Amino acid sequence: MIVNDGQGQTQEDGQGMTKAQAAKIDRLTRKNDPDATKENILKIATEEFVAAGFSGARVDEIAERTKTSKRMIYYYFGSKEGLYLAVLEQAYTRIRTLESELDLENMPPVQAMAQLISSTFDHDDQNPDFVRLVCIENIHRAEHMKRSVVLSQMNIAIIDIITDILERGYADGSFVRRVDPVDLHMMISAQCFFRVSNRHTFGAIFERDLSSEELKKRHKSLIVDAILAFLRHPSSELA
Amino acid sequence: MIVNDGQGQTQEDGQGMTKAQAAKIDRLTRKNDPDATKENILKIATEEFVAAGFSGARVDEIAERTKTSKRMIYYYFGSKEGLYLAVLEQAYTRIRTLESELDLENMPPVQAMAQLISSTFDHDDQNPDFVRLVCIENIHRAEHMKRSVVLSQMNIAIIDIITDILERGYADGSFVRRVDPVDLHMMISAQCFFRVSNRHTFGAIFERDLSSEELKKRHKSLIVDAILAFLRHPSSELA
Amino acid sequence: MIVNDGQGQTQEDGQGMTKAQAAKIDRLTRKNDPDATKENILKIATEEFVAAGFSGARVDEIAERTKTSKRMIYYYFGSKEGLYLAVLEQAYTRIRTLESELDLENMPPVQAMAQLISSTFDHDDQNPDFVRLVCIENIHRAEHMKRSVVLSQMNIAIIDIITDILERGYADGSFVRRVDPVDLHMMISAQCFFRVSNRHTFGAIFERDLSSEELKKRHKSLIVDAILAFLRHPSSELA
Amino acid sequence: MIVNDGQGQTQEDGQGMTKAQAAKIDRLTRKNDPDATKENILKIATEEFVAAGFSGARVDEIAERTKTSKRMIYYYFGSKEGLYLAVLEQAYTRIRTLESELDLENMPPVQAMAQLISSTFDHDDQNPDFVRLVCIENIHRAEHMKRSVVLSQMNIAIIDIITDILERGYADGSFVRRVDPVDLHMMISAQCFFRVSNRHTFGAIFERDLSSEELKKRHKSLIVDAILAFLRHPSSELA
DNA sequence: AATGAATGAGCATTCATTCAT
DNA sequence: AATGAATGAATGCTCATTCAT
Repeated sequence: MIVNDGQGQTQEDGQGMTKAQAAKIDRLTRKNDPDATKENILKIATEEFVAAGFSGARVDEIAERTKTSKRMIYYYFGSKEGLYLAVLEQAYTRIRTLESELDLENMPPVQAMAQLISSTFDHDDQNPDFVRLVCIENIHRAEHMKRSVVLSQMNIAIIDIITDILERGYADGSFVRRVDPVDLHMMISAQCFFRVSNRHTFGAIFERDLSSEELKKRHKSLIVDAILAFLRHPSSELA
Repeated sequence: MIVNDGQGQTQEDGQGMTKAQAAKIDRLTRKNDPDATKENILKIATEEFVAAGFSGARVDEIAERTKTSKRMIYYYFGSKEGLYLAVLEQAYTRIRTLESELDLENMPPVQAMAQLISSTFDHDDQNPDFVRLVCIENIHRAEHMKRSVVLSQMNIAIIDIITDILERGYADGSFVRRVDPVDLHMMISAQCFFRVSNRHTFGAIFERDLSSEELKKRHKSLIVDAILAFLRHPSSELA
Repeated sequence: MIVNDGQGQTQEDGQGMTKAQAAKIDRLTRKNDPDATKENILKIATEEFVAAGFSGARVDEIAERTKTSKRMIYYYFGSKEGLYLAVLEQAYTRIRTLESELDLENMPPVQAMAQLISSTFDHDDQNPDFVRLVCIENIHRAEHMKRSVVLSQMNIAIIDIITDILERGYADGSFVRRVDPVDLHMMISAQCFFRVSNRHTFGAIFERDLSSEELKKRHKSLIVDAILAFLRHPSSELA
Repeated sequence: MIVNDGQGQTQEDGQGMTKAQAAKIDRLTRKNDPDATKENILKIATEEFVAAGFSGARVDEIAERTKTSKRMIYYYFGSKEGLYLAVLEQAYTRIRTLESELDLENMPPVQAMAQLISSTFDHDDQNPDFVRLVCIENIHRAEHMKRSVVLSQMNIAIIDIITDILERGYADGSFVRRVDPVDLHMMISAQCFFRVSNRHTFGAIFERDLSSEELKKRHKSLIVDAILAFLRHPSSELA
């Protein structure tokens, strides 16, 4: 490793030092840590993409807020799109981890379902950045996602979890309504996601703060109730 | 038709003519019609903003597809943001009109509610452009919307409609569950909106085409059933 | 900023009238008065050219502040340059008028010269707009001025006046120093003009407000003294 | 001279090569040299701002005449205004250097004052670009200058020099008239500056070429005489 | 592993001016 | 005498990206 090339040249401090020289010294006092550098870039990039969307985010802006330089972004991620993809992959990977930690197999079906809905609700509520990232990706027709090897092969554990709960519910009579697990996941996701994703327009039109603690509590029980009511009653009784 | 552009060059009509040339000819043969010009700009602008988001859309691109010039966009709308706002206002105004035409007051409450949900479902399904526009606006934290005089004063008829149906339902015993009309509107919107707004990411992950006719039909009845089941049953019976 | 509603709807103001209608009524209640229109344009144009220079001034801005429309500027003055020229001619014409009203022939030479300098001083001091216009014209190498029939044929009475005073001074022994009248006019102008034209840079560097009443009084007597001292003493006595 | 651009194509110098091509070749054969790049931009920018004023100068035009690209102007100077400011600062810094090299302390007061005036005269006469830049800055009310850290903190040596000469002159009786040094500097500047700054309008009106060698010589002695006459004689003797 | 300098294509916006009535 | 609509050519500026070291 060649790091000491700048130490043979002695730079004047205080008076006779350019900004470039100061930056160089700053660099020398830091350890080279590729992983930390990449992680630092990813963190800032996530903030910027979340804040302004893919087109709206600026590579210059991300670089400036980073501890390293713009060149490093291209060194590690190849392009703006590559960086965005890395941000997206990191975000999805984190959720996958969360889902697999739910451990609902040992609860009674109704309770397990209620817990699953609550967890989904809390996740979306506490991760508006992830919600925004998903919206941004939809604006771009999931083109980046489809191109990603990591994301396109993502194994969705949630469907297995739902399937298990449903089957146990049908078996013990807790649930009556027959429903496709993916459809049910969509229904749950819709309710939990929408109040975060559409927070701003809905809030502006109806003059409600969807992020308030009061509404949060009420909506959570509303959503749990609605899904459970749906599962407990057959469609035949409806008009 | 042979058109002489005044510079000694004659361009062929039909086959040997670019879009830009056709637009130019169209301009030359058209009379001044401000409303038509504005409407034409708005139409193209809507398509471009829907396709690429606010930051991603290009004024140059919009202008080129327009019958008029880039200069006129600024003449009528002042800026890219002004144009976007006009697009947004037009989109919302159209829905408001649709909502007020539903005429549900004379239906029995259950049927009225089912019809309202169906209409909302169909609207979002048939207007993915509007859905995308709302998503784009949420990415921008509804900042444009809040700045718009037209939109910030928009009178939301839907809440009155829901309130009426609910009250009639409670009166005749069709509905049991007490719910805030705005909350209910949110629940209905969430279900109808999500399957359009998140079509791409959801489709990519679960390998489902959410815009297929088969799923459309199934989801529609699913959503109607879920909301009605929710309204017909008190929360007390749930775990 | 949104100027047009962008929806083909005419926007009513307070009393049910569009902007275009209001403008039309305004026009109808005004008499068609070409001279007043021209004078109004010239007044606003002078302000704008003085404020921002020739290149910096905007035809749109001038038109907007005018009682009439942009089209009228072109109707009456042909071009931005034509308008600027009209402004310049009006400004110079006004001074010429002032100079011819001085009536110094009947004063003793020393008094007459002192009065002439005072008047020049006061004129520049009270007409910073004219001073700026002359500076702007010099920035443009007097190209507009040279093209003007009115200005290029301007008969400069001031030289005759100075010649008369000088001759009477030499005759009665008040003045000794022989000097070319145009050179003397330049010396007087330089002193009076500079403290107005270079007010801003000089003020910024030396932290002095050259437009203050105190300095004004002091500089005036300083300049009168300097010119008179020069005229009363032969060059031979100098080193 | 034959120039090989390193790509197998040999371009003729003088006849068969445009300026743009020459610049491009120059770029390809040049190593990265930030200082040279900045200096080159500054040189061209000075010419353009001097020629057309701040508003009249075009960044595109400056860039095209530069050895580098428009992008680099923004890389180094941030904006058109930043570039103009750098031009202004460089111009003023150069004069400050000249002023401090006059070395008048060892001359007798009258001779020193005459030399100072001559030097000021020659400076303005030989640097019409600087004079124009000052005029342009006054047109803009010295707003750029006031914003400049460099210029607002500029230490004006000229006042100390004048103060020294005056005091020595009062001491040995060469000068009688008491005058504020800044006022005297203004008087000297006014005379030297005006004949350059107002060369064009004055020349147009009085049909004189103020830049001719003959007038230059005459005006120089005129101005020296006038200032010295002023300093040698008390104000009391004047009318 | 890391970087300051450099870039071309493109970006939103504005300019003085003219057209059709 | 007057005007709202329209325009082409620029104008200042920014973008993601690459070069040379």
